[in-house]
Amino acid sequence: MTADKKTQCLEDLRMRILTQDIAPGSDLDEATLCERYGMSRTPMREILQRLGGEGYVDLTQNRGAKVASMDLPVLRTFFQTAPMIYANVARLAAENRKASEIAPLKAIQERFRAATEAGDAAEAALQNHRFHLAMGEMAHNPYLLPSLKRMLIDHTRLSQTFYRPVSEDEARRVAAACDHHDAMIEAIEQQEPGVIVDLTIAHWNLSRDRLERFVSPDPLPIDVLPMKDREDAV
Amino acid sequence: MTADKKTQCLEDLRMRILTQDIAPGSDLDEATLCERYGMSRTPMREILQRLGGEGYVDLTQNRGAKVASMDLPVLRTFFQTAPMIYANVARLAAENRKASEIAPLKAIQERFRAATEAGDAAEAALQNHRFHLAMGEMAHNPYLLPSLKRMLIDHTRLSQTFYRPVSEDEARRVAAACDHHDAMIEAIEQQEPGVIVDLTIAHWNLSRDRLERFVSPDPLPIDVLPMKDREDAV
DNA sequence: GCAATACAAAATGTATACATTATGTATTCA
DNA sequence: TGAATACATAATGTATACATTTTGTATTGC
Repeated sequence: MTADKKTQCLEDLRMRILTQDIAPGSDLDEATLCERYGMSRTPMREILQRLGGEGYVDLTQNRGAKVASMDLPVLRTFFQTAPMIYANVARLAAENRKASEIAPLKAIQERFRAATEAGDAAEAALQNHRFHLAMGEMAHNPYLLPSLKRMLIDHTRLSQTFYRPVSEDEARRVAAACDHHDAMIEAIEQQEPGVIVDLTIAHWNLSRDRLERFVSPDPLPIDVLPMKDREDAV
Repeated sequence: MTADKKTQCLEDLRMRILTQDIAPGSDLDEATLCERYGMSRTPMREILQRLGGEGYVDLTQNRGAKVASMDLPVLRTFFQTAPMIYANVARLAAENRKASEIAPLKAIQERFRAATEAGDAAEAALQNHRFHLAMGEMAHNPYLLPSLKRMLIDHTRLSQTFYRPVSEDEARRVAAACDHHDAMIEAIEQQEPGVIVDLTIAHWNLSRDRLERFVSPDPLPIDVLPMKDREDAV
């Protein structure tokens, strides 16, 4: 078992949760995951423990892990809190960024733009996630970063629909969001905190009502019926 | 191994780190901890993993755990970030608190006051920690809570000196801080967000320069000299 | 005498067997 | 028939042996 393999598994699980490939509220079975990723329970449990600490999954004593749910009351606080965190992180990023961090951010943005233009919603949401995470790290503030990361989990899961535009207006919004990123990079590079705060607020307002529209309770689990009945049905 | 025993160990390690009983930067040896707490390596590693996620310790691949250090550049961002987080959490606590949460908060405050009046610095710092943590939970905002927790770790470690007043003026500050808590409870109970934000800012300003005064780099490790030389010295 | 390499010891990471806890099913008794 | 209890099964939690990585030390070659 290489350490790289473990990191890869962690990264893959994060990705699958962020794209809702694994739905909010889903139970995660240790044995199944072990088999899928070809490792024993000990390192897999470490991974789940870590995902728990990061807010991707909820852990309960003797009850295993389940993907963090997105219920309405919590999402209300999401919309309340996001602008404050995002704006402050953005300002700090402009103030504290290092010159060497600009190029990687631009690379992410390129992949993001490509994904939006290709209409790959999951990939666009993921690259957007990475973009804002990179900005968060450029703020060099270990106290704010945990909250930013927590917000981005739900933000990315919600934004799947945002990157799947079904009207001219929605497509324009995605294009505008992409342009925002370019302007943000410029503001960070030039270290203009005022500019990037305004940009961040505009960026947030652009997607806000689109995200709110698709807020909905967790889907019911597929296996809600007892096995017997399902077999009868088939 | 009861689950309670594990929780107890986790709680104890948190406490010892917060009171600087285990100094910032210290290496934590798995085997030693296992022996001390009477458990095997598997659950102990889970505990360390969790402490890592919470920011109490830093974990490095194949290099074990060490207590999170408090270096100057990071503490600069601490003083920059704390007022914003504290004020917002306090406001949300006043808005979202449940009636049943008031009594536990008062109970913590009683223990806090007793500790300050008894001159028990470590206990006072711990109860202050618990007070602000309880307020954080009353905000019912899972996105802000991680940052608050992260801040409180360093705040509590720094505040050890604050609760060990060496002058009349310093003693007055501790008493004032204690009174602030009572006023905060009142504002939360009456759900007055404006009042508690002002109180929180005042509370912060009261301790701010006292904390800043004692910011210093991690102490050098005791065993910095090779063993041979130390034996010669004895 | 110094540097570099090889080796040994200690610590971390992983796999697996065993223990405990939860859950679903069947059986028994009212 | 229905509720309650006992039991079987599955899943989580723990201990321990083994593998791998790191690190300190000693030896060898220059």
